[in-house]
Amino acid sequence: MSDKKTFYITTPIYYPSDKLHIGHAYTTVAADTMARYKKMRGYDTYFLTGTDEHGQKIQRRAAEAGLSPQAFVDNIVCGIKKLWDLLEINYDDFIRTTDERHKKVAQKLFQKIYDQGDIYKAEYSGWYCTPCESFFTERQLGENNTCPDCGRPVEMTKEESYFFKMGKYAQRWLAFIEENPDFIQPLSRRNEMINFVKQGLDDLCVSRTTFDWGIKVPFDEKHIIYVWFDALTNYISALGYSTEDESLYKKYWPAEVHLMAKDIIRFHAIIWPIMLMAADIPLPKKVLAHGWLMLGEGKMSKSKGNVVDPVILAEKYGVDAIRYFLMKEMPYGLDANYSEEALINRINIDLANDYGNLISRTTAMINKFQSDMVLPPGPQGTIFDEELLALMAETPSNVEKYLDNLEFANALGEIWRLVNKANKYIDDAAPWALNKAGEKEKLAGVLFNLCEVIRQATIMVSPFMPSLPQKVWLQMGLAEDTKLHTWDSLRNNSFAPNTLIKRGEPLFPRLDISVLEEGAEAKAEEADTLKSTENEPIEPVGPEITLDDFAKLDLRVVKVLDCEKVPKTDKLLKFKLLLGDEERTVLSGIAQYYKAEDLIGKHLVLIANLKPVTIRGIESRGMLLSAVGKNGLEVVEVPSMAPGVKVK
RNA sequence: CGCGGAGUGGAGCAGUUGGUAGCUCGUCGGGCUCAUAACCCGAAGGUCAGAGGUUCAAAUCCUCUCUCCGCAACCA
Repeated sequence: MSDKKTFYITTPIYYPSDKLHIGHAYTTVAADTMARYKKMRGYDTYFLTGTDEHGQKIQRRAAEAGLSPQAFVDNIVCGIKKLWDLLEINYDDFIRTTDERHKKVAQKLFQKIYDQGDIYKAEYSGWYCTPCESFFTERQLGENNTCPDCGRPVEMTKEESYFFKMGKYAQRWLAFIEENPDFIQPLSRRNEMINFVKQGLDDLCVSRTTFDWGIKVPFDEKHIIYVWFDALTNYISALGYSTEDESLYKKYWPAEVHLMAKDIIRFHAIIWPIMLMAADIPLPKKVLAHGWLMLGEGKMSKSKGNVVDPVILAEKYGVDAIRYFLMKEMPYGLDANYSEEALINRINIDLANDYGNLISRTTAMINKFQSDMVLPPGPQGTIFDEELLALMAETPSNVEKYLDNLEFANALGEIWRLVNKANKYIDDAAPWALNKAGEKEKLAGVLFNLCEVIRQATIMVSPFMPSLPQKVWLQMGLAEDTKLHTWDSLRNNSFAPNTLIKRGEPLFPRLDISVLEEGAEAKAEEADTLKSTENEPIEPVGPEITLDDFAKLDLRVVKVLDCEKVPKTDKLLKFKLLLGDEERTVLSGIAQYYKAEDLIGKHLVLIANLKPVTIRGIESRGMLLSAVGKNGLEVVEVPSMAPGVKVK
């Protein structure tokens, strides 16, 4: 076995029910950049990505599309791989949870934890939301038995399930986090996770029987392994853990870092480590949650119609530019603001004006003053050399420091400090003046130094923009000289004198921002029409009931006498209602849709004979009817009917 | 008092062993001509959310208040 330093990095495995958007691309580009960098540093790296293909949602989507689940996911996975190819994602392995190799390992891990007593069987009944793949207790549900997360109807499910004894490991987890303060990054997420666990961990339901598109529990084939248990296992199944050939596992595990967006940090920071503890497997060294790309007001999401398609962007602006933008714009651990204008600005300012133009003006001068030949520097330089060379000497270490810590934007900032310094150096040293004055040796020295800066900056930027270096080497006449392309050469080599350069087209042409403005209006209109015409999916009509069933409901017109928000809650409004001559207190979770004072005086419909419940210490006697859609909620109003009148 | 994060010139952000408030973009003025109307220099612009306190000295430490965000809770 080699004694090379290893580096194992992962992205989450993506859920192929929808097209991937630029946010997914961010995670994957970040992992790819890191893997490329570590490879250049001499690490034996392994970069894993993949897809999470099981679950009821996929099964239903497939059915709607008239395909088998496998055919359905095959199709989408094909598109995802194309996207990664387009973005020059150089993964070492692409794991699919439908791969046989994965299924076996997931089952073995499940079995192992079961055998040693941390998975047990118990009766479970609860409300289940299919799209969210989550169970909820009755008191968690929205009105009309809807999912608290997505607002869609939930289904009552009663089943025997297997449970994972997470609670048992809470203390051990806390101790581990205490001893490994850098395990969860950034700090704010770490605090959040600690807080969550300190409130107590429930055992986790890790099997399902309501559908069959998943991995069977090995010792009880009626049950399917919970998708998150299944999915998290990918990080070791891809390495062949517990199989005949464990060489990859032995070599690369534990992973250096699991990368992900902040919304799934809990699974990676809590559930996954505890699964590993239970199975007596070493824990990964770090989990890093990055922020979201925010679009205007909110997170990108399909229902908002503001998804940004990475394929379109890559075709329009080029892969290198997109990758650069993503890595530069996202601050460590925080959200970034995406706009096409910001993208164009980054391209024009950083890539075209600073970096591209530096190469352009340098090659132009070599072309003009030295007939395309990079001459060796003379014995005497200019008084401006020292500062430039000093910065050049310290930049690689700074870049390494940031990259080792996954601070991509800061690493790029360091490289650009050098690029900008070189632009200033040109103005200071004024090679055209040296040329006029016949100071040939000084001129050669200045141009040589510039070439070296370009060479170094290009090497350091190459993990971010993989197809850029070749173009630069060609222009700088270094295409063949591969030993000058390596990270080590930043310290051990320098530009080869007497090289013939080949000035070419600008690497990053400036973009005209007015083009965007024209297009933007049309796009905005398009988005508007899309939104208004987009029909909400119609929920299927429920099972038949008899008139007697309906008669059990006593619906009444009520008048709102008073309404106020329940303090310290987001959703809860407290109503004082007039029903005939009776007054009632009723709670409703609609504060996000209505202002309390706007509802006073309205005539609404109440389910009057619903069993009272106490929420937040207030007894609520009845439930107000409202129409619940994906994009809103409206109470049912009967403005001219008197309070107390029956509704049938 | 549920937990945590954040509030810094027009925008986006740095800035904790307390010691003259910084960067990028934008704006205005100037310079250069090698270059992709690019590049370089200079200027304007901030009572560092607000109030109080500790200190010779606070964006930085303490207390309180306000606002925003995330997590949790809440959703008959």
